[in-house]
Amino acid sequence: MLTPATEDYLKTVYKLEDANEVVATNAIAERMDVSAASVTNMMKKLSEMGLVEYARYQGITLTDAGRKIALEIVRHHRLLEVYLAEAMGFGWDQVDAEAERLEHVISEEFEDKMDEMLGYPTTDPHGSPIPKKDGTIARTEHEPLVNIAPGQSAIIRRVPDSDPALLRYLGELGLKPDATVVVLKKEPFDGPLLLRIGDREHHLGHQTAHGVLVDCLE
Amino acid sequence: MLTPATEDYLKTVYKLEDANEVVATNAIAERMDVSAASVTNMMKKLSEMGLVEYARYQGITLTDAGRKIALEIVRHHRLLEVYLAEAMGFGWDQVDAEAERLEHVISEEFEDKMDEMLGYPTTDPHGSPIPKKDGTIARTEHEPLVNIAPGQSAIIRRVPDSDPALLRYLGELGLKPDATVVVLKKEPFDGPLLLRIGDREHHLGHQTAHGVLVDCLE
DNA sequence: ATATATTTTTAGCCATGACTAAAAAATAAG
DNA sequence: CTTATTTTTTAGTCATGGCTAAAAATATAT
Repeated sequence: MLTPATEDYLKTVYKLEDANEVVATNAIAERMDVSAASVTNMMKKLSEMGLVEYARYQGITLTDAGRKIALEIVRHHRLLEVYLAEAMGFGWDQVDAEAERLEHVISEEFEDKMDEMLGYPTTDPHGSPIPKKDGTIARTEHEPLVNIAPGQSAIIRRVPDSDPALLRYLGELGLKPDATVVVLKKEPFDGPLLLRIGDREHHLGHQTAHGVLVDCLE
Repeated sequence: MLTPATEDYLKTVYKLEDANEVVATNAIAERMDVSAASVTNMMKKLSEMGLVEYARYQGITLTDAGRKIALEIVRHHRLLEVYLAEAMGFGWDQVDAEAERLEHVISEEFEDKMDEMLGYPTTDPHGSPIPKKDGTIARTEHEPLVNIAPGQSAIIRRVPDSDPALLRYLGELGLKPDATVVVLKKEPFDGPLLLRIGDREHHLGHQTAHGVLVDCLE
């Protein structure tokens, strides 16, 4: 068994790779809130274990073995989020923090029981895809809400998952997966978007609208 | 927050105290499967933290603060066992191992949600009392099944909780909390007991019968 | 009461996973 | 193309929580 620390590093590398960002020492350090030196340390170890491809100063890549483990943890995390929300009544702003700790300690049996009880869900409460048991994950190609042209409608597919205050805000606005929004206006110079959500109108900041992923309705 | 290791030591000290055993360094070491030296180490630390009373070679006692923490962990553990069994369908032989890891990472909110969903249970699936939130625990005074005289009946109240194979065996025999048994015969020299459980008869080893706690029916 | 055995502690070591400060490499700027 | 800046790595430290082997204290037997 791997340590929680090891699993967390692999998960972070996976998330950076997935976001098409360069997986640099500093990037990992920032996301995990540890020093760059600690990251270098761990990358050496993970490299020896065959879980990442690592040559000094060259950036980091997951090996297939490493990706498999990362996806297992991501699967735990997202299944737990659905379980906590659906089966236990936690708010979607609370599930990330709770899942963060539980993901490292649940058994495979616990994972399977949740999956079954929930009817084999494919996304977590924030719209992130849940990896399959075989280590595959659905490739999603959604657009940032900020890219939608005024006048067009879109369906919310995915929102940032780890900031509870932001999630409460989005929840109040009705900006949840499967909701439909109409972009009424876009202020220039990275200004806010005016949206119609249901029968209400709201101004959403550019930055926030960048983190909300949607499918545009033609 | 305390580390899982710290919590485990406190829990073990609590269990030894509760079983009226002398809380000796070796006893802790055996139960936790660590070296005696490791125990001495940890006891020094816990003593400095004010969680145990400890003077070298004198045995260990929990302070009120230490007992409170131990009971919190025991509460987590036993609530989790009920939850895993009732809400998720785990077998009573599986819940101990799973709860063992989860008990250190669940939030107070998780604890409360379980408690509420389960209708505020007072015992775990093996009959062990669940400590209250205020750090109190019901004092139970059950008798070992092995002490019951032939001809008398008794109600099973509590069984040993951590050996899965034993639990499966007891489960097959119907030796679960609230079941009624009749002691038909007791072989001498710590021999087996002949029991009637429902409409079946079974011979139960002396050692096992010592670990099963009951209330005698007058 | 003294010798023997057991228990407990001390001393010293190791791996994990953090950290800071300084050195080295890569990148950007003049 | 050389200097300045940023990024990354190295070197050395620390706390946690294990370990073994040897010493010390306690308990048991003769």
